[in-house]
Amino acid sequence: MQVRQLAQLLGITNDTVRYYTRNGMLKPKKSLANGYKDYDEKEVSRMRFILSARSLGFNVDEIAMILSQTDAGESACTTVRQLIEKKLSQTEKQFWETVRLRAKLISAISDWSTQPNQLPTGNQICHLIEGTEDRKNVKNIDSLKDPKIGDELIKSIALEGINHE
Amino acid sequence: MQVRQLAQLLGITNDTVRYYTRNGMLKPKKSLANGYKDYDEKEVSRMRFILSARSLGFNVDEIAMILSQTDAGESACTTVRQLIEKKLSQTEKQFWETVRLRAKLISAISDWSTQPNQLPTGNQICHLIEGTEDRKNVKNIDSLKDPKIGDELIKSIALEGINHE
DNA sequence: CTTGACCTAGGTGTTAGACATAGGTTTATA
DNA sequence: TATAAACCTATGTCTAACACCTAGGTCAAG
Repeated sequence: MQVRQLAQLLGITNDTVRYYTRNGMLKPKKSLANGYKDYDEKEVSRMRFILSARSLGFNVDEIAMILSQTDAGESACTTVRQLIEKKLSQTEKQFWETVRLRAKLISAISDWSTQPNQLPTGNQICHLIEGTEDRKNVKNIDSLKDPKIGDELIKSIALEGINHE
Repeated sequence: MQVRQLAQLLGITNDTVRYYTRNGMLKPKKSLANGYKDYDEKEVSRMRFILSARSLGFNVDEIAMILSQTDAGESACTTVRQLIEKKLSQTEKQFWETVRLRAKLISAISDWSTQPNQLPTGNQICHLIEGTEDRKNVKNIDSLKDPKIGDELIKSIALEGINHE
């Protein structure tokens, strides 16, 4: 199975396959005759694993770690569990970053619409955007970061996704 | 005012100041004697504006656009409004990406805990992660992406941040 | 006069590939 | 059989927003 066939099978680009071949996470044997790479079923499932893990937010180094452990016959159990926990807390942070950003943007827009007919100068734009930093409603957004409130809210969202059968 | 002083004043690194100087978004006059950069109040507020806009999620090119417009004496009004709207829709997407990722991670962990004592092989890990792709609760998460539901939920979150005084 | 703290311009590294380039191979067609 | 199309190879460069490093110039203190 050549590069393009593997790529088509999994719906990715040739370059992605070559990328993981280049960095050693895929190890096809060279087909003797012409130097073309030859991927077998094992490589296919490796590539599939890589894609799944990437979609879970793991980066290439982390995935390489898991692969090299299982290649060495060791259990990657602990590693994977740690990675998942780390990733979860990162995701939590990003969730709140996104919520905060959205609130700032909305607040910027609403400011804007309260003075619609004045062409703003550079200074006014500057003030508009800077202003979102320390207005009171932004403080309230910060209060959303309160661990307890945050935890409840995020749980309810996640549960909606997981338990609602 | 030299690089380090500006950087300290705004709580950023010298390299950040140099970065924006290099790409022309800050334009200090060289102090004649030694070639050291000399930043005045105007540069300080430019740098402050850049930081604020970055924290709103605008990228450097977008900020450069705004700055060059206001430098030319034009109103950046339309530009800024468009940018904010674009950024809002991006933020929405990222929000749901994060929610989806979190649900996948949680589901991966719960799978894990139902078979705690078995040392998993590489294949089992592979299956664990791949499995999150097409289980039914993931379908339910996708249903969360329904525009209407999503809109309500995101509004309620944003409003909690903005209106709760 | 030397040490240390500062500055300069310029170069490289980071992620996860995407894109390009130069050249070799295979297949289809004229 | 000649050649063009479609494929492959290895290698290099590009992305964003800086962080880090180098080599060399400057300045104040001891």
